[in-house]
Amino acid sequence: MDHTRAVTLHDVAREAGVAVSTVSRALSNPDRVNARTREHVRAVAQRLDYRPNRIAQALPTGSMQMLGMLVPDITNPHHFGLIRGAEAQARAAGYTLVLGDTQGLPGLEAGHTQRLASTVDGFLLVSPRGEDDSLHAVGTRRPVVLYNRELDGVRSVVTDAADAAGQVVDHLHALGHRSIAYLAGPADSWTEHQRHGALARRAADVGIAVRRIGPHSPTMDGGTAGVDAALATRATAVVAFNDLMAIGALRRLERRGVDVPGEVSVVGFDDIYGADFCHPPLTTVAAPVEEAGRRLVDALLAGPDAPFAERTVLPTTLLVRDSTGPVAFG
Amino acid sequence: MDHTRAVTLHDVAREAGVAVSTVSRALSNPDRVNARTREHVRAVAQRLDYRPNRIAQALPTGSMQMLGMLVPDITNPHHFGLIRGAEAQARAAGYTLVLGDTQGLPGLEAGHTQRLASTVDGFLLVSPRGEDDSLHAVGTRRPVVLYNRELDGVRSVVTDAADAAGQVVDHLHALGHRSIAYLAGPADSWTEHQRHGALARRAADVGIAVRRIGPHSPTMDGGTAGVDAALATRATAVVAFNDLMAIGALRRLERRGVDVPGEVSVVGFDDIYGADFCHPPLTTVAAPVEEAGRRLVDALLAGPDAPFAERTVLPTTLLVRDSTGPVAFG
DNA sequence: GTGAAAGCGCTAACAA
DNA sequence: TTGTTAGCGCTTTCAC
Repeated sequence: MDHTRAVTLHDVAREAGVAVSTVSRALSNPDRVNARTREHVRAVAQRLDYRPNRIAQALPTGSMQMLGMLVPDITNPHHFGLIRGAEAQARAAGYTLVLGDTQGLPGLEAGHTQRLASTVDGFLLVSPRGEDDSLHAVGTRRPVVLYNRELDGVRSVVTDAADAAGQVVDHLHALGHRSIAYLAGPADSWTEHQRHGALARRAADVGIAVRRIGPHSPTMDGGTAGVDAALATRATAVVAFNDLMAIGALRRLERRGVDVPGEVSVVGFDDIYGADFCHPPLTTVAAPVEEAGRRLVDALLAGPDAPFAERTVLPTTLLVRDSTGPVAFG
Repeated sequence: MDHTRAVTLHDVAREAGVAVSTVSRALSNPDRVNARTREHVRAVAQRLDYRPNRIAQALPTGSMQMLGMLVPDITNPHHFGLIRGAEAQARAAGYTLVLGDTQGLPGLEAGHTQRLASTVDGFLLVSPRGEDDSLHAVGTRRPVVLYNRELDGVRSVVTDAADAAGQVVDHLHALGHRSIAYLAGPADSWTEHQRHGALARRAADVGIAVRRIGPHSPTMDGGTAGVDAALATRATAVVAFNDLMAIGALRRLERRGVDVPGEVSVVGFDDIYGADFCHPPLTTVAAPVEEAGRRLVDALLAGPDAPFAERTVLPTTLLVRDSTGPVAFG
């Protein structure tokens, strides 16, 4: 495998007997060059198997045609749809998506943005944990859009947390539940505050007591760790910050021999892969994540002056499966 | 958000009263410059909040310090560990991982490699579906390593398919099974051939009949689609190409009211996220995927002349869970 | 130890 | 319509 020197614009120009600028134009501004020369140049380029050097292209233009997408946890299935949607939309627009895993750490998040700032044309920040200031700072270097986080002066796409929490509370209320244990996610998560806040408000409205357990890591382990305390509150329903935690809780309950939904109901958020085949299948709130991914890219590529809503709120849908049922008479 | 002009090396040089080359050295070849000037330059750079332009750095050096990782399906949990491991190792070596989803399509795979060839320093190709020739072609442009595919002259890391299949057959044989239905994955997948071939050979050795069903897509839907035909063969055990298919099969069987493992046993490959909490928990073969990811990066970064095994074979482990049991008397 | 200058491969004014 | 040329921001010889 000898990685032979690549064919450059100069090679093509020499071979075709024209100037480099003509080759450049023939290839990227087809209409600004005579049809005959254009075809000739293209034929030569083809014959020589010329491929533009993207780095060299990027230096004058200042754009590598890349978008940086930073997610807190690339192994959280919730982000699949988001990534898929964003990747598809980005590619359709001629951009390559560079993915970064921040592990939910503001430090890593900042590290990524710093390293990528001069490389990518913009950032898609998924549930970023950084301080408002540091997000604003990123915004001064490159365009930024946020997913599930809102910040003045920065475009964002969020799923309707208030409505989602409302649907969950109403569903549980209708089943007779009057006490909920909430398995909290990371304390520095904007979504965590939204979900918990909305849940607590709606619960108060309908006369349901909410006990907050946590915070815990937004993973299966986090759910496993928190559910025992949830049970100890004698709540009849457990609402988890996300599906990963809910599934972790479900597993723990099964091992402890607690019947779901006979003894306790469990609800999650996100409708991730696995929520439909865990045991029992999980009642959860789904959001149109692929569309969210696409919208993020649209918002980023729209340009600062384009008329574009600073905030996009996407609707959510409660999916009732087998992990919730009527409250047992105690 | 006005994306103000970035501070360049020239700005620092002017401000520090030295030449740009001195600044460049002070920052990247610290020992080739006087300690006093070095500190002075660094202080100025710091004060001006100078950040090197990676694109400009890359043009002379020819390296963006990026690695391209192409996976057939970014939503297949099997790839998580691989990605995690590779990302960690790459970052440790100062590289950024660029992820691409090929959707298992040779065309998209080729598209990605072409577009990225001049940007990345090398490729990690996960279960690539392209022809041998096109993979070799990529190899002439950039260093390449393969995961779960072997090719002469190209470094690869593979999980031990023959051993994995052997363990599965032995396990089923010990439980009394004498007929297996194999739910095949994509026909153009190297791993598919390895797994099926090894399964068939070992089965023949111990007197088990294998019927091949498929090919099907390596997804839950693929498993769902194939399992009815598998059942029709009256086999007592179903072995799927991967866990995704096995879980899809499990769901279909549950809906049809077929008892697992009472009436039929089910086995998968990979031990993906979800294999432990599906219903019933899936017996499967696990491989050290994070390590595989790390080794891929090591192999890629080792350089063409470094003494490095062309092929690395990683061991696998059978995880017996509840989806397999003794054969029922018919 | 430091500076001047020649690229890296391409784009885009500007001239012709 | 085409060619000439000056960068883009940095690295890296080569002199001094």
